Amino acid sequence: MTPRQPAVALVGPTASGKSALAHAFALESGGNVEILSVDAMSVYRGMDLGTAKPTRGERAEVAYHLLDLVSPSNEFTVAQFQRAARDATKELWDRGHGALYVGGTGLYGRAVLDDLDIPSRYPEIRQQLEARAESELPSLFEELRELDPLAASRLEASNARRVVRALEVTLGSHRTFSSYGEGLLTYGPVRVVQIGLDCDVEILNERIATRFRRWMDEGLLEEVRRLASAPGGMGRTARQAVGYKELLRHLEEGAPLEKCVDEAIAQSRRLVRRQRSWFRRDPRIEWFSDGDSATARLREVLSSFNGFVRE
RNA sequence: GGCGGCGUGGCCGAGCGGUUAGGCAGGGGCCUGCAAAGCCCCGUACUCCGGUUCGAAUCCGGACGCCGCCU
Repeated sequence: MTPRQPAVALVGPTASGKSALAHAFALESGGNVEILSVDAMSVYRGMDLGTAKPTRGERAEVAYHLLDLVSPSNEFTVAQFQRAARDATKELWDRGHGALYVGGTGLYGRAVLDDLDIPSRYPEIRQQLEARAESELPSLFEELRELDPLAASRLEASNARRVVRALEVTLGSHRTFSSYGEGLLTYGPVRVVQIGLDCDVEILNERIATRFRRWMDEGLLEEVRRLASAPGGMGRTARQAVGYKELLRHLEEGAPLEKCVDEAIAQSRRLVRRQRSWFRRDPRIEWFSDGDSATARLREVLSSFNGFVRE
């Protein structure tokens, strides 16, 4: 997807204020700009409060995409997200509208913005590899090093998931895993301008804590209970979501609620750290710490598309 | 006032003569089909002052500070 069409991305850690900014901007565009969420957990239907999804009211004001794609009982992956994002983008461009990607899931963002060539899946091979990974990870890594030294050099031998995947693809596709792309450490030319929004850690931590307590007041626990007891329950991926994971521990294992709430807040802080370290290394991101200048830059980028937005 | 106990890095917490305990928090890094996931790396701290000793966080004395109990 090489955008000769209006597109811009807004990235940054959770609670940095990207969503509110994006919503205000889209609203101001009078429907010209539509929002595409780049968030691994907002794709699950019913996971609303804890993923800070736009409300019904907000969704009536601005067109949102890539939310509520599947049931939480399903598993969802980058490749599916990439397809959905391509389709949604094309569809909105066809209508002459601009795409504003907003979210904090780094890998999902890169899959779409850099148009990564994501190798397919080979479940039979994978199953065997996973079984072996438990006891003989070192020899799996050795195997990878022989078959695809480049991929091996990009991974840490102790990372079972990544080693298994690289081997799965190499064995299954008869092509080295590394042949699918340069890896995530290299960055190509800017296809879509990425605007980063961040703020002071202390402020972020404070916001995370108050936001989570507010969600609890608004019924997050009920939401989790409902999802967990729904037909299919919550799948492997959905139940990893920060907040959901901790509340499930309370509901299913009887862990003290207050402890789970604290833990969820602490986990959010760790999430912020990882998000930062992910985004920080992409040299193409233009960072802003205040909403107004970020908005000004958004406007500027989109107006470069033949006066797509008027100043 | 007396008696007893304790005083370890941001927090928790082992060690009781000679290795960096460890956990949490925090920081840095890696990762193309679980990514809000997964993986790796990073801490010389023992309240203070004397003493014993080749060597003390560890033993002795004192000071200070906590916590108990007693009068």
